Amino acid sequence: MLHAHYGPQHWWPGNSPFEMMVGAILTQNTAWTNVEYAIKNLKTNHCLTPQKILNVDIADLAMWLKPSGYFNVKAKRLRNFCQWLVNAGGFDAVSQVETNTLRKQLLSINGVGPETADDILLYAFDRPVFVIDAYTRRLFSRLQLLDANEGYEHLRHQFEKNLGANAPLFNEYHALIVIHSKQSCTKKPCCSNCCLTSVCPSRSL
DNA sequence: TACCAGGAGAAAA
DNA sequence: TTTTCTCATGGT
Repeated sequence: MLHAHYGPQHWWPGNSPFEMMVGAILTQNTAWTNVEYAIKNLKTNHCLTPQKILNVDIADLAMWLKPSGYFNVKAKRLRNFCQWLVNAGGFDAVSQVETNTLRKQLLSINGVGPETADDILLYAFDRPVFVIDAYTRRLFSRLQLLDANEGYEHLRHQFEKNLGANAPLFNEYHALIVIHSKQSCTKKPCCSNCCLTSVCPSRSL
């Protein structure tokens, strides 16, 4: 239904796998529009590579990340991630690592939690891992298809079990949830159970 | 002016 | 082990 309404999204917003990974870290608890300003600053300062992020002064890095909020925290997290990527041999080497092993490695990085790790796995490494974010919880909770308080891993396994291991499908599915939620966020629920979608009997898109 | 937005880690209970 | 607190900017 969402695909028919919005069309294919071909996500994630980013021109390279590394830019996608940087975006996944910077978007933590932050609106994407603010992340775009920070990524633009990195590009303007020719700093959108792991090596340059590791070599630049941390104060400068934090200053460039300022628009994305939590800039001091995110500067450290981005550095931690880049250090891991370089130590692991770079993107091509990491691409060869089996999905579950790679997920564990990502989760071992200070500053990379389940959602950020799964964003990176799905969108940068094209792995069949479903991303459970605030939009997913909100939408499916309103549809009464899940309990928003359920643990991250439980929800992820539920989606993966029901959809099958299909990275392109997960990519499109999550992108549509996000694009729909962003467009719906300006709408007020029509009732206490409103899901803000056309499946809600009281609403039409 | 107040609230919200694609988390995660540390500290406290 | 679980809950609470902290990090922070830009848009509405």
